[in-house]
Amino acid sequence: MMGHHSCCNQQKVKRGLWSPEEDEKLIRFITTHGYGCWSEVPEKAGLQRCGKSCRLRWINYLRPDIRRGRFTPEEEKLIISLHGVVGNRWAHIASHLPGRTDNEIKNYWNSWIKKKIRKSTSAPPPSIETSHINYGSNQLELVNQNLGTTRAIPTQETLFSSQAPLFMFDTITPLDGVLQDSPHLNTETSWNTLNQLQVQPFLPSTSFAVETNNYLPPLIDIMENMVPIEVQSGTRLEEEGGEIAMERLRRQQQELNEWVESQQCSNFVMWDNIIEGQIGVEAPSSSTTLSSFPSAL
DNA sequence: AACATAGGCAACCGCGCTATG
DNA sequence: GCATAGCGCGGTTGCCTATGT
Repeated sequence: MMGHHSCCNQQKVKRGLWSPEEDEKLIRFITTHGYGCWSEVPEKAGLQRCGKSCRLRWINYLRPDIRRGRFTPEEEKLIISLHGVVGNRWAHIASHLPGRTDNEIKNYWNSWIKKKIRKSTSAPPPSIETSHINYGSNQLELVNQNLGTTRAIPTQETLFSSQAPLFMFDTITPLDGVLQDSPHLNTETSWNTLNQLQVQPFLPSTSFAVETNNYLPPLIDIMENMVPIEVQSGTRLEEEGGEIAMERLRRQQQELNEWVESQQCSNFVMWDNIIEGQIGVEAPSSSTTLSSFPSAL
C-alpha cells in the first residue's frame, strides 16, 4: 500500500497548533533557503513536523504576502460572484484575491453561507424558474457536465448590476509573458464594477467575463476547443514561441468575439492581469459595450 | 457564576494528479 | 507500464472563544 503520507508516519511528529518558536524556525528556514522540497524542510529547519504541515503553515499563515483580517465588502462580492461561477473551487477563487488563501475563503464561505441559509429560510431565493433566464434543464446539465461542477446560476449577486447571468473563465495557461509586449494591453480593458470598487483583478491568466442575455452552451464549446497556450512565463514576443502563442491567442479572441456577437450580449468585458503586478491594467470607468469592444488585438 | 452551545478558524485527512525512476 | 513520493486541493475535524441560558 503505497505508504500513504509517509511524511506523517514518523513517530515524533508534532501536531496541532504551531507555537511561536516553531513559526520562527520555519520562517527563518524558508526565508534563507526557500522551499524546494517540503518533505525535507522539517528536518533541515529543526522542526518535529511533517513536511505537509510545514507547507500548510507557510502557505496559509506565515508567508509574507499573506493578507489577513476581515474581508472587505469588495472581496466579499468577488467571492460570491466567483463562487456562483466556479462553485467550491476555493483555490481558483483564491487566485483572484491577492493575499487570500483558499482555506481562508473556504472558512469564510462556510460561515457566511450558514448565516445566509439560516436567514433565508423564511424567504428562499428565487428559483431558476422565476428568473428571466431561459434555458432547458438539459442545457444546464450539459454545462455542469462540461465544467465539472454544479454551480448556481448567478442571477442575484453578480458583480454586474444587471440581472443577466455572468460567466467567467480563464485561459488555461498564464499569458503574462506573452502579453507583456502585446498591443492588446492598450485595449479598453474593462471591468466596470471592479474598477468602481477599486478591486484590482489579480489573476494568473487572462480572463474573460461575459454577461449574456442567453444561456451558454456555445461558449462552453469554445472553451472546450481552446488550445492551451504553452509559453514559459516571461517569454517575450520576439523570442521563440512568442509569435505562435500570440497567434493562438488572437484566434481564441476572435472565436470569442464572434460568439459574443452572435449572442447579442448585453455586455462583454475582458481583463488581463499579470502576476506580481508586473503590468497593471487599469479598468476604465465604464464598461465597454460590445459595439465598442475592439475586435482586434 | 457556571454551564451549554454556536461560531470562527487553524490544522488535519484522504484523494487525485504529476513527476521520477 | 508500474511503483513510489511529493504536492495541492477540497472536505472535515476539533480547539478556542464568544455568546446565550
